[in-house]
Amino acid sequence: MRGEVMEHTKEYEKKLTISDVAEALGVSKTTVSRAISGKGRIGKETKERVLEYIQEHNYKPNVLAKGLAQLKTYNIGVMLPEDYTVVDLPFFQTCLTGVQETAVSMDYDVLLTLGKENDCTQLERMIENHKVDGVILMRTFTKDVHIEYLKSQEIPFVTVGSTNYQGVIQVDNDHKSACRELISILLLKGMKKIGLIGGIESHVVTQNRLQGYIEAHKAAGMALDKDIICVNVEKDILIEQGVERLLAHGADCIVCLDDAVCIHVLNKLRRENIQVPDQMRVASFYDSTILENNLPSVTSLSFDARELGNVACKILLEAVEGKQTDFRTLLGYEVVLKESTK
Amino acid sequence: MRGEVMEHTKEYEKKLTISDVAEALGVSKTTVSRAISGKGRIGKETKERVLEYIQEHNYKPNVLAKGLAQLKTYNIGVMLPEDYTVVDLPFFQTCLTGVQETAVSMDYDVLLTLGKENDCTQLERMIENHKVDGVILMRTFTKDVHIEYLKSQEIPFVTVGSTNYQGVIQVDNDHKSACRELISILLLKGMKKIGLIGGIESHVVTQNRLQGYIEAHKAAGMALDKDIICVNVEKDILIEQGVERLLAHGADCIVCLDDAVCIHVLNKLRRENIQVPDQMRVASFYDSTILENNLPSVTSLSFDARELGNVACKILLEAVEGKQTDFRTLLGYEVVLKESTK
DNA sequence: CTGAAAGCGCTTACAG
DNA sequence: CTGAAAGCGCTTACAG
Repeated sequence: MRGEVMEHTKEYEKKLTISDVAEALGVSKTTVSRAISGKGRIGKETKERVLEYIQEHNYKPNVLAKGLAQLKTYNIGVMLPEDYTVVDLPFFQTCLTGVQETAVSMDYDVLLTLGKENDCTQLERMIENHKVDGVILMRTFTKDVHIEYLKSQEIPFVTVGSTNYQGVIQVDNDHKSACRELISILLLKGMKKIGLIGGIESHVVTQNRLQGYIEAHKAAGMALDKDIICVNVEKDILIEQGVERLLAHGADCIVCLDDAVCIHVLNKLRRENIQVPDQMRVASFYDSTILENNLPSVTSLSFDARELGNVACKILLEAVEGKQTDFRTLLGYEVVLKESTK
Repeated sequence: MRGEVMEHTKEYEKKLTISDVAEALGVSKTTVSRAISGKGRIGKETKERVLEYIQEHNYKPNVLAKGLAQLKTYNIGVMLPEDYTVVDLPFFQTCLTGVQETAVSMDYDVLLTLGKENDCTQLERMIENHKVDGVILMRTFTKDVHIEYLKSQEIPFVTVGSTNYQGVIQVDNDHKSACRELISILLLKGMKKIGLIGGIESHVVTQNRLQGYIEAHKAAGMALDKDIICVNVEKDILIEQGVERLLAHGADCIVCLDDAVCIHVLNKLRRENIQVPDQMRVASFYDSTILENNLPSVTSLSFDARELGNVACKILLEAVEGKQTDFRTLLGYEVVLKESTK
């Protein structure tokens, strides 16, 4: 490390306060406050005079002080998984962008917090320090310490992704229907043994998808074959073994529960010299950029992560501001058929 | 969207305030405040009594109120590029984790803001709303509106990545040396025509790497061949054309300025049936997980993004708290030689 | 329609 | 060593 040394002199230009504005205009702080917030009765002309002045002198209320007076922070917390993988990362990032975007549009800011499946300390700290008015959980578990904590604290929060906990505001894509539809289409196309690979069992989303898979088979009058369902294959080697098992059991199509798994599956098939789609059909569950350039192009489900973030944030802010909200909001999806299932 | 409707009843359990604590103990708020902050003289016994009580009753000071009294927020802003690509994303994410980690350890929180190369509005809003005490810029440009704005506002800030602006606190890996070393090693291994591909010219980091490339050639007494340097190849098609150009000009090694580019390069070579490393050597600039599983494994530089975030945050907080800091901090790197350059 | 005053939960000179 | 009081910059009953 090399470096010159600097001394910080603290002489930021003084910011205007509401008192300055009131004094300059010869009115009370109350009046200025009302002009800005739009609450309470105020003369139209007075209001305009105030607004014009603050516009011109670029006065911005101190949100901290405002918050203290109202016992609010104008911040929401977003809890991002710390143990992301390269593949869900773009999803989280895009979703976060959506959250941030609508938060800002309602003059809130986003406080970031990281957490793992069983570690709630960061979230607790943020809540106990009174730093946020509400929280968005970007991922859920069947047993979820974060949800339990937030419920116990009676803090407004919404989950991105479904949960079975009662009374939790949740926003999700309709993964069950999406999976059901994808599988139904594949069955309709004549595939008889559709294998499933990937996913972590403790994630609620995995269970929803499995449910969709089951429903699709039921609707088509097809029996389930447990031998061609491989979950919890997190390691590369497990994925390989999973593929081998699917091959051994005569699967004619492999549906991957996420795109990272899909990449490994494609690699494995390539190494085994199995042609897609001629000798094996493949589909995946999220149209990430990683799969985008694959040859052949891969059939997948498509979700709008940004929209999901937008909606989650909007609903949270409604809850924070005491409005009624739906407990459960399900967003759509698209099945994008490509060459890999031709 | 379907949903039951919920009504939010606002009856959170009342939080303890400093007054409650003072009253319960029969001391003044001043005393309580001093016991907590450790500032000012206070009897040892009194202090212990207070600390014990707040521990037991789980009192947490309201950071907002504290902040207002001190005109601080105990938040730092982190400005993340909105136009990330799949490839730098893991870097930003890991770095962000580092920032967050040390922020929390010093009882600050991280406010997230998104920005694009020429759009400073979000940052301005955050500053004008008095929401943060300092800012970390996660990416820099040769002409950088964010840096210019922050300088003009005299807000403490540090950049992750180098900049040529004067008087800016910056933390970076030593990309120039890293590139110089990598290229020198490759030259030593006997490569004669090392092509460079990728990078965006307006990023400071690209210029530093180019500089390292040049220095390595100078040190080895090798002439530069501008025909085998391809920057600003953002589109897939441009990358392909770049590779073709490198091939046409007889390059015996391709160094990719980022891993996304590298993937395209590898794909292109595969399609052209050019074997790595036998017919062409390849190296890349960041050991991302994306390249991790490639066959053959790819030589690359390795940076500790988390450490970078840790250091950036630590320095920012020193600046925020009025301490002296170095203007420029350069962190190390590793050259990881693998099969692709055998 | 407008304002004086109290209050949000802290900190910090100042006085003792 | 301890405390009363003023202050941070807002909001909001309450009174007029």
